[in-house]
Amino acid sequence: MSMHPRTRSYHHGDLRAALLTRAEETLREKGPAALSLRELARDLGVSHAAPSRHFKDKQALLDALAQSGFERMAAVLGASQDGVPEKISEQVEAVVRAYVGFARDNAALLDLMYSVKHDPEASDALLEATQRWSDLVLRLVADAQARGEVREGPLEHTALPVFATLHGYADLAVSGMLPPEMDEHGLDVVIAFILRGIRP
Amino acid sequence: MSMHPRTRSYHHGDLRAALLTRAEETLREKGPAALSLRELARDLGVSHAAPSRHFKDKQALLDALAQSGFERMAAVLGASQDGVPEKISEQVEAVVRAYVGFARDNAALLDLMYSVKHDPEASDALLEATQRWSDLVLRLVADAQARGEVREGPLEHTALPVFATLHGYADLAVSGMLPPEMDEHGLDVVIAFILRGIRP
DNA sequence: CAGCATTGTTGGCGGCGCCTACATTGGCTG
DNA sequence: CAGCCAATGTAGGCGCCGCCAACAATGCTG
Repeated sequence: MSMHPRTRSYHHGDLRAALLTRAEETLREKGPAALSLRELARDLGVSHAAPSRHFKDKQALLDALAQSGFERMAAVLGASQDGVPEKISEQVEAVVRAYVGFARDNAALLDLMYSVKHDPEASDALLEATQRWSDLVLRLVADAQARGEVREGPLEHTALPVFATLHGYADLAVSGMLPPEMDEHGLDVVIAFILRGIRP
Repeated sequence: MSMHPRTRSYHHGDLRAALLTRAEETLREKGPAALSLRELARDLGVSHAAPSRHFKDKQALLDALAQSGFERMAAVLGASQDGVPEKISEQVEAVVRAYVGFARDNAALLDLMYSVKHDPEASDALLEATQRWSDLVLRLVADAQARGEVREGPLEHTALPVFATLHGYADLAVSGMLPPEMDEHGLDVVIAFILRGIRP
């Protein structure tokens, strides 16, 4: 178990996981510019080249960070639907609150997640993780459409603006572009707006 | 006039402007990670420390870049309303197309613009430039509201979701998260969605 | 035209990412 | 269970970066 290999053995035990954990802390506390492989290594008490055994370069670590971010986000959004009645208004409200909450709690990570996507050759696993959560929104809208709670039309057309609004609001909120007094209230407004836009 | 001081005199003439211009080219062509003061200096044929005479540090150059971006964006959005009838549907369509177009043409710059804002102590000029264009959207909605084309309610409440949707869609489009085949058509869909959300 | 603020140059410091060569370890196999 | 080998960590070095200080050329202004 040796939680604290203070008596540091030559091998760390799980350096890869430790790097990711510490990297995310640093990202959250000091921003992406302060992320350096060498400093991470120092923090963890290993040599400056040790990280290269687990991530071929810095981008690989960032990709891994982004991937875990997408996975956690998908989990959060999925969980947001637990116990929510099959009514699009409540479902949308839950998912929007969950997404904005996640964005607030993981602002720098979310930035990272979205910037990685620009890269033409991101790993398949990452790309898959990227899309998993958008599938959730798509399914939500599709089901509601089947129940007649959402206007007709191709799924991409009904879900796309929902997605855009959701994402845009979260981004604005995280960027601090919104007068803070409307932070919570603004959410209600945005939810109502989305519902108006999709109802039959 | 000497357009090309090939016979380089000791002083450059307008190094500051040249740095900004070249920096934006590099940003567009090779991404933000490839921006280095030293390389800019090399490109312009000056010494590696010359840029420091015009920008106290790298962030100052990025701020200036972002500020000019906001100013140009405000100009583009303002121009998008020229000759557009006083009808909210046409006005929204014009401004959305202009914003998404600008975002497409200046993806990396837009990223920069939005990330600078997170900084608590950005220059006043930058902050002002930041808000100028959102004022444009606000005024648009406010005027239409006065004409009875937009539902009632506090301005922040009617304009906020418009803003969020607009921004979110542009961000998604730029990120390449949208199936390319719906790029242009998606715009129509989003515009219709916005109009549904704000009508009386 | 003398002096001085502006602008540019040179050199150097520490930090970074990445590379290569070497060291230690633990697990697997004969 | 001995020995070997793949995995993991270390040491050092290279060229880049941002930033700083000291010095040099320029041109504006009194």
